[in-house]
Amino acid sequence: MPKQLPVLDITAPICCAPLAAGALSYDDALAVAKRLKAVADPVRVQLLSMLADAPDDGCCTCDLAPAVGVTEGTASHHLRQLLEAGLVTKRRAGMNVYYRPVSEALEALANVLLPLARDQRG
Amino acid sequence: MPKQLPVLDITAPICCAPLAAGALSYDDALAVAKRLKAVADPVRVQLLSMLADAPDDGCCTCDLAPAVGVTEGTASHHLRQLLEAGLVTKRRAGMNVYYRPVSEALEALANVLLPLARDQRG
DNA sequence: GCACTAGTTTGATGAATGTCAAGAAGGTGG
DNA sequence: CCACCTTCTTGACATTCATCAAACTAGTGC
Repeated sequence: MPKQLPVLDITAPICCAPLAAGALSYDDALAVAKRLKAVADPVRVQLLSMLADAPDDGCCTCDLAPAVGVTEGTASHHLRQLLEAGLVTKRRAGMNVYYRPVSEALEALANVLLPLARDQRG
Repeated sequence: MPKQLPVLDITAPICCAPLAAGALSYDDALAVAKRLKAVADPVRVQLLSMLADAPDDGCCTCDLAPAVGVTEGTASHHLRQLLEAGLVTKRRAGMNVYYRPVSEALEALANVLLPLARDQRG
């Protein structure tokens, strides 16, 4: 990553970027890539899959960590990546911290990928 | 990446993996993550966005490289990542090599992401 | 065969990142 | 305040990876 990836607030909603509408600017591409990178890890995919199937109040770190086979420190690290990408939210309840997925963000990410399939062209 | 990511044939169609249907195995998560990682780079997002908007016969490296602001060697490297992930195809025509996106694979990737949004739960 | 163009591969380099262990911080309950 | 539990942060380490320059391969046309 020589190009020294700039710090970027990717917590903002994925709105915009008419992806397949011609060439994409580097900045727009960077915003998309940053979010995709947040999901592009096997542990984080597992975490998201568990959260998707979790009770409404979410899952705490102490349940997630052993379920995906990493230490709690590592799980915390991955959950932070997801948090900073706006893909999950955290909520403290007593000693536990519960994480929940952000449906809109995940949907938006999927919808960013869809127009890249160019079947619906003339 | 201490866990020494195993080599994986991710050219096979993304079929399967009932993503949000409970916890995901590490292997399934790995397959998904590998593909997402192939897209999770700003240059590759730009390349895909250009290919999505390209004529039916695709784009050659010599057009793509300057358009995304990298050398041809670097562009070739990124295109290979996309190729090995099954997200594009290549075709030689004379001196040029034309790349085209694989709609089904990109759609499938989006559809893998979608069920992670857990809004449609009881 | 030779010059030229297009693409790929290789080697080197610097940056990002996943992992764990260990310690620190935040909360609970005696 | 103290023991305990949960979570987060830090430091160290190894791996992955994006990038370029330069060499190499492939195809065209003279």
